[in-house]
Amino acid sequence: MILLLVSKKVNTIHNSTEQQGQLTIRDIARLSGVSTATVSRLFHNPSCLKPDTKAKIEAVIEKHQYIPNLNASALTTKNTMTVGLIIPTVKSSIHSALIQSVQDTCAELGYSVIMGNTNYSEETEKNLLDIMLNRRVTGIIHAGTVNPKFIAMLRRAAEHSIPSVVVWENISDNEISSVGIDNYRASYDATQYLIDCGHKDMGLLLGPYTTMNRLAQRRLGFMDCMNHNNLYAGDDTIISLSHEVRDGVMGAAMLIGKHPRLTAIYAASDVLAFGALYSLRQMGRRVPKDISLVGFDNIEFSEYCIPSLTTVNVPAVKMGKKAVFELVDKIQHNRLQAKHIYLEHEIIIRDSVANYRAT
Amino acid sequence: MILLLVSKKVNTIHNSTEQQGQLTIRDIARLSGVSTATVSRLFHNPSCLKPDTKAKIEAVIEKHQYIPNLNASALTTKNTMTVGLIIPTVKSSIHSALIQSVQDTCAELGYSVIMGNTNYSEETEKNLLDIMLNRRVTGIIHAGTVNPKFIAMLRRAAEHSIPSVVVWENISDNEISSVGIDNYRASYDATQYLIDCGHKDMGLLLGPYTTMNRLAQRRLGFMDCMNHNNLYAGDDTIISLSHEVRDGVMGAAMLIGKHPRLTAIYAASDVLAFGALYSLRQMGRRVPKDISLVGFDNIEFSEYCIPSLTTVNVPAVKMGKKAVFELVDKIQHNRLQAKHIYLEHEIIIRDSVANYRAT
DNA sequence: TTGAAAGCGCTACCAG
DNA sequence: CTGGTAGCGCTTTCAA
Repeated sequence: MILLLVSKKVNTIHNSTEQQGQLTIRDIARLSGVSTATVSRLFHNPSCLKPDTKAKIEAVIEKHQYIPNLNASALTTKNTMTVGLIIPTVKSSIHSALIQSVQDTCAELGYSVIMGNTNYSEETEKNLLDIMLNRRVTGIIHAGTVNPKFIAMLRRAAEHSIPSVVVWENISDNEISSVGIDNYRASYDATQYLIDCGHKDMGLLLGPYTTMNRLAQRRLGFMDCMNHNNLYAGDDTIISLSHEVRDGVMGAAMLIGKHPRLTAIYAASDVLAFGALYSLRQMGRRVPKDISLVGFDNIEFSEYCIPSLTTVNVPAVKMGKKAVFELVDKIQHNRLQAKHIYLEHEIIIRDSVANYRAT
Repeated sequence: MILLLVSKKVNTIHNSTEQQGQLTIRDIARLSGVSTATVSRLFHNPSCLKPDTKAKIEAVIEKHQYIPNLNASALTTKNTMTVGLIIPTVKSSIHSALIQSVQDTCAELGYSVIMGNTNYSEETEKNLLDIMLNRRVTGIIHAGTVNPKFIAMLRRAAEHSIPSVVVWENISDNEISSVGIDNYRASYDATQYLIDCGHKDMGLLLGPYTTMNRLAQRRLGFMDCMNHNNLYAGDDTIISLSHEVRDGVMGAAMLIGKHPRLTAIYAASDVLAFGALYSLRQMGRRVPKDISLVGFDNIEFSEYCIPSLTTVNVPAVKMGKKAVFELVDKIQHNRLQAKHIYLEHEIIIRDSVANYRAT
C-alpha cells in the first residue's frame, strides 16, 4: 500500500497579520477568502470574475496597498516587459532626444526601459549587453557604436531570442533591424549645399570616424561630394577628434590654422559646430560673413545659436518611436526577420552660411 | 506505516538537448553532472568548490553560453539590484549630467538603473513610481518635482521598505534623504553678485516656480536679496514660463518689453539664459555691453556661448554620485533614517556681466 | 565539498 | 466562475 503524504504548506511568515509591506498574492487571496488564481485573474482577466468577488478582492488590495511583483510574474510569463537601451552618452542633446522618445514610446506601450551608457567604450558596451541579457530584457535598442563586433553580439542575443534594433544608421542584417538616416547621403547633401552656395574651400570636423560607422559614412559623403565637384578634400582638411564641444573649439582652430582661407566649415555634429562657432569668434572670424558653418543633428540649441545654425535634421524623436515600434512588433509576432527603416534627412537652412551665388 | 512518495521531476522541456537559448541552471547542472546548488555556488561562493568541479562547470557554461537569470535570483534574494531614477526630462543638459552620473555610479556598484521621464506631469510621476514599486527596485532616486504629494508617495515606498533620495534640493524628512544645493542661497548670491557689479534694475526669468520647490526657492532668494539691498523686485520683473529655450527667448522679450531700462537679467537656468541671449541679440541689445545676463546650472554649453555665460554652478555629477552612495548606504545598512547632504554652489564668473564698479 | 529539497511570488492549466 | 497545483529559474538551508 502506498500512502501519499503532502505537507500542508504553513507559510508562517505570512501568518502574522501586519508585515512591513511586501504583501504577496497569497496574502491577498487569504484575506479575501479566494484562491491566488482568482486574485491573479483580477489583474489579467477581470471580466471573468463575479462582480462581488471582484469588489471583495479589490477592497482588500486597496486596503493593504498590495503591489504585485512584476519580476515574479515575468518568471512565469517569460516576459519582463523591459527594453534595454544602449547609448554612448546621455550628455549630448541628440542622444537625449532619442532617449526621451524611446522612453515615452515604451511607456505608452507598457514597457519599462533599462538604460546604459557605454561612454564610447567597447568594453562597457559588452558589459551592458551582458547585464541586459541577465535581466532578460524583452528586446534591445542599440544606439551605440555600430561595428561588426557588436553586431555579432546582438546576433548572439537574437539566438537567445532577444531581438534588437540598431538606430542612427541602417545596416544590412537578416536578424538585427535598423532605423536610421542615410548618413552618407545626408552628408553629401550638406556638402553639396555648401558648394551650391559657392563655397570651394571647406574643411570637415568630426568625431572618431574609425570606430563609428555613421561618422565614417558622413566623412565619405563629404569626400565624395567634394571630389565629384572637383574640389579638394584630404586628411589635412578633415579633423577627427572626439564628440565634445571643446573638440569643436579645438578642431576649428586646427582647421583654420592649417587652412586660413577656408570659406566654410562643415561640422558633422551640432555640438562640434557649437564649439567651432565659439572658436571662430575667438579667432575674430565672423560667421557667416567671414566663414560659413554647417552642423549636423539639428539639436534644439542650434536654432538659437548666434547666428542660428544651418544644419542637417536627424529625426531623432521619430527614430526612437519607430525603433520601439519595430522592436515591439518583432517581439509580439515573434519575428526573426529584420526590417530596415530609412528615415528622411533634411537640410535646415538658417543663418550660418553665406550664399555667394545669391543675388 | 507511512510511505513518502516523491514524484521524480521529469522536466521534459529541458530534456531535449539543444534549446534555442535560455538554458537554465538545471541544464548546466545536468550537463556538468552536479547539482544546481553547486552551479549556484560557482557564482556566489566559488572558493568552496573543488577546483576540478569548478573547471568542469565553467567549461559547460562557456560552451553553452549560459546566462543566469537575474530576475529569478532576485525572487529568492529579494534584491533586484536596480535603482529607479525619476527625472522630469532628459532633454535638458543639467538633467543629462545627473543621469549620466547616476548611471555610471550605479554601474560601478553593480546596480542597473531603470529610468522614467515625468515630462513634468504629476500623473506620470505617480505612474512611474508605481511601476518601480511593481518592479521592486532596490531604491529610488528622485529628481522630479519635489512637492508634498510626491514626498508622501516616496514615504509610502519607504513603508514597503524601498528607500529613496531626492536630488537638486534639500528637504527635511526623517525617511527620505536628499542631496542638493541651497537653491535659496545660491540665488541670493547670484543676485548679490549682480548688485555688487553695480546693477540695480534687473529682472528674473524662471520656470514654473509654483509647482517646483527649488524654483520657488530661487525666486525667493532673488526677491529677498533685492529687498535687502533696497531694490525693487515684483511680479512685473519676474517672468515665469516653462523650461525650454524658447521660454527664455519669449521671457526676455517680455521682460524688456515691460522694463526697457533693465541693466541685467538673471535667468534661473542656463537653458533660459541661452534663450534670453538669443532674444536680446534679436532685439539689438549687446550682452554684456547693453545688458548683463546671469544663468544657473553651468551646463556645458554655457562656457561656449557668446559671450560665455556667468552662471551658478550646480555640481550635478557630484550630486548624482552622492545620491547613489547615500541610497546604497541606506540599502546596505537597512537604514531608515534619512541623511541630508548639502552641496556647495559657486558663482562662475565669465563674460556676460558688465561690472560697473570695476576700475 | 556536494546534493536534496523547500521555497521566492506569480501564472496558467486542468478540473469542477 | 473558481480552486488546486505544478512549475518559472534561482538560492539556501540542512544533511550527508
